[in-house]
Amino acid sequence: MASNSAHHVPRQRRKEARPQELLEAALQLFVERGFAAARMEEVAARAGVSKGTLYLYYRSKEELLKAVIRERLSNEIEAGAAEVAQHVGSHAELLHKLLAHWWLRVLDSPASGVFKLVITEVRSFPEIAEYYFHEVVEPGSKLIGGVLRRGIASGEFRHVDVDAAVHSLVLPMVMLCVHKHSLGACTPNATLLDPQHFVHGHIDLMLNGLVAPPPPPVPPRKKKR
Amino acid sequence: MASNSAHHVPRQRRKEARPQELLEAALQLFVERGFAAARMEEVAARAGVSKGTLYLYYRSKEELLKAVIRERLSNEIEAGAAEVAQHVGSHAELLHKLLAHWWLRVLDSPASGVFKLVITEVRSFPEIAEYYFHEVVEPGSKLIGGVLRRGIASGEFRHVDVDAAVHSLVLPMVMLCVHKHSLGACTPNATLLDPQHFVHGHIDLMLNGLVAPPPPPVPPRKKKR
Amino acid sequence: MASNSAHHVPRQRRKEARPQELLEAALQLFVERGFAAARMEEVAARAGVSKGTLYLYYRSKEELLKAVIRERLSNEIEAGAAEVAQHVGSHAELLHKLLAHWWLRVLDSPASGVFKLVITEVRSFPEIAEYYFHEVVEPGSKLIGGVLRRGIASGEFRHVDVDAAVHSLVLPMVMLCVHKHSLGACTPNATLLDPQHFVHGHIDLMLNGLVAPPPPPVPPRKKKR
Amino acid sequence: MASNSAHHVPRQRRKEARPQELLEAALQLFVERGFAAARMEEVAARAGVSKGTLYLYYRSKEELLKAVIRERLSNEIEAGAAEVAQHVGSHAELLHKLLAHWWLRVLDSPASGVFKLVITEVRSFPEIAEYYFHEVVEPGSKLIGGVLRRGIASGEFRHVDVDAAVHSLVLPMVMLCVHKHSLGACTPNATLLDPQHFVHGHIDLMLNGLVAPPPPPVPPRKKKR
DNA sequence: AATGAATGAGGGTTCATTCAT
DNA sequence: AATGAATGAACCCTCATTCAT
Repeated sequence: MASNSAHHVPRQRRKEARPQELLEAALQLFVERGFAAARMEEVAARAGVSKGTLYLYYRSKEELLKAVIRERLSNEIEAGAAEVAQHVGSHAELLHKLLAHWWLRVLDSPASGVFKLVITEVRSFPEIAEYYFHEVVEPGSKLIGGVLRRGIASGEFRHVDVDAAVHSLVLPMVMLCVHKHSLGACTPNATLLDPQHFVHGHIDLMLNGLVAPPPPPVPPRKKKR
Repeated sequence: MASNSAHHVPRQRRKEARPQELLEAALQLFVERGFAAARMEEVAARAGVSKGTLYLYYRSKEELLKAVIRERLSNEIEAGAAEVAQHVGSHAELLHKLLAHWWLRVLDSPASGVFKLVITEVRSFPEIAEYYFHEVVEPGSKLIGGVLRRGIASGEFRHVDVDAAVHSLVLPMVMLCVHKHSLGACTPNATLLDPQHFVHGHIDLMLNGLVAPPPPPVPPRKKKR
Repeated sequence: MASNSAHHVPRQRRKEARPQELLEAALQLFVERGFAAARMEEVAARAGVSKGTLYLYYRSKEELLKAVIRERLSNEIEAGAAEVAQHVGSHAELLHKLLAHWWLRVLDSPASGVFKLVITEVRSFPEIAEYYFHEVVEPGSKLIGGVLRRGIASGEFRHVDVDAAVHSLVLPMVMLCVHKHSLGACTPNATLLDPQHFVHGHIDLMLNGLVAPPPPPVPPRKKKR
Repeated sequence: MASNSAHHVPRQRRKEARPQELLEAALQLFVERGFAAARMEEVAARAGVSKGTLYLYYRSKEELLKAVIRERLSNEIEAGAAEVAQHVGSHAELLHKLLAHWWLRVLDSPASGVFKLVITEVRSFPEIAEYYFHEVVEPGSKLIGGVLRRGIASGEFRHVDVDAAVHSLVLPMVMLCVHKHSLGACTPNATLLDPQHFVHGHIDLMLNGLVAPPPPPVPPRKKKR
């Protein structure tokens, strides 16, 4: 009755860092529970603030969702484009770099969750569909597609179907991100093989294919790998 | 209030078919809106029954979810195993068959939605994780992995990393299913290229790789990596 | 813990009588506390139902408010018009009847609260303003104004300003209704004199003010403005 | 978010004027939206100060309400009493003066809003009821009642029921104030006739009703205005 | 004195679930 | 078996109030 004045957490911090912490907490929770099932109060708690504070920064749960997605994706996308721009070396090396650098970094970062989040929630929020398509899917496809096309033109790659190849390359990476936050987060044995390991196998396969080369005609002894 | 009359089943169906219709409606809605955001009343409406009737067949929303998943997956899995058992021909042909037959059929059927549903909801329902892992992931991996291993043993395939290759082959197919029910259902231009088309490109790439074969030289020169 | 199954109020009644009971309860509470301060849960409790039930009949608090107002007023208005239509007798008697019958009945009924409610809430709900003006103010003014005009034409009343006289007649009655539910409901000594008593004094005063002086007998001399 | 810049007080006002400005803003808003629906933050904004500042002057929203009412009423009441005290002339002229001077001035001033405010909020705040009754209703009634009684005693007025007549005189004026801030503020055509105009009609009607007929003399025919 | 970020209780609304018919 | 009215816990959001600066 007269006792609840003792444990007041002393009103904290300043305004600058808040949005980042809130977005961080929201991303975590939205990915874990799904947007609809996540409770604003828990987002707040996880960010160490009270429910009301959340609404000081984002007008509604939906606005928070959009902010979470936008914020995380825009950064990563720029980084990817930069990686391509700065590259010197063969096109095969560039593909390797994109998958093994950029995607593995994304996979390790909270941004990986955004892929699951977008996939999970787009149908309820058309704006997100539009944003994601224009800011992520299209630029990303052009980036990888361009590398492939130039590789084909230079004779480094076969005359494969570029659009299909882009997806063969990229979809598993997206799926890895999604998996990490769904099945992969549930049961330890459900862990797909080590991502690092997979990515290298994937690149190898993509670059060289499954089919064994025809046995070198004359005598040669050596075999590969 | 509710929605389009397309879902209204006008006449009384045979009692036996009820559960199927309920599961059908539930799958649709769970995939469209997400489990948490889907309303039991709308499931019922879409199946042409009243809210109370739903509870005559399923004790709770969660039970309905589990039934939806179980029911759809068990069928497809058996079909896949059968396809492998009956196969005669090269291992490359078998892979082709699995991807182009089985997966494309799944993609066209409501079962494709189950993949999205599982990915979306596992974290909230550990039982689903367990079920899905033991009944789908493991058998599926073994199936494809077995084909690859036998192809390698017979000299038809290179000595690739089998686990990685399984994922390179299969993850894009899963992703295709997921995409169909997320971004792909939102904006028409967001349609990934035609699945049929992609699958063939994907198989081609997987079997043969990107890298151009060395120009058939005069003195046979060894290849690669 | 294991004990809360005993006191379940057995799910009550049918659908027909509900709306009336809900409107009754809502009117009471809205008038007592004001719309904003009234809690839906208390409206429900006062009607003997649960909070959720309220929303089975009215989509929102605001809809409930509008229904309350509309429902109560439309009845009374028709009754008033009927009273005028059926009247036989002098215009003075008709005015007397309207004030002493119709208004005193309104004052005794829950409809009196609606006047306070409208006055209190119109500014927040423009639709109510429109409804009230067109359905109550305008017809009411026409009704009384018509009586006055006919009385003037027949020589029963002086040539007063009709619009002003309508308000002199009616505004105190409205104010009586309002008062009953504000100051009058607070402190017993704040009771304006007995309404019955007041109305007769008011009519006396008004009629003496209205009634044309008997035509000056002998040398008929015209008087007056 | 907030609103029209018209309310922004650009420069720092003299500290002494603060309370007045706060009360002014609070009155406006309480009358417009109702006490419960008015937000402290908007009161502050309209007064050109921050939310916290409000609490430097008034301990709570309720205190602010009481201050608003008290402050506005006490002034006007003294003015009314003074008007009576200084009067010379007939009792009819005094009544005319009270209605056409004092009430019309109140109607034009922000004090008119206080009547609506009191009516709207008394039931939630019994203290206001008490204050209003003792400081406004009672003295006001005595004032007007006294005039009437003296007029009757002097033979200027008929032997009407004094209490009833007080209300016939005054209630429409109160209602005019209330109306100005409810329906009258909503739709322009809802404007009761021009107050100036009405008041004169009202006085005419009341005085004709009040004034004693000339003693039926032997020959003289004339009637009084 | 003044500010405005932070708090958290409170209330409108939704919806899974129950149960009388 | 089927219905749909009724329930009430849960959750989003608002806003009076506080307090560190």
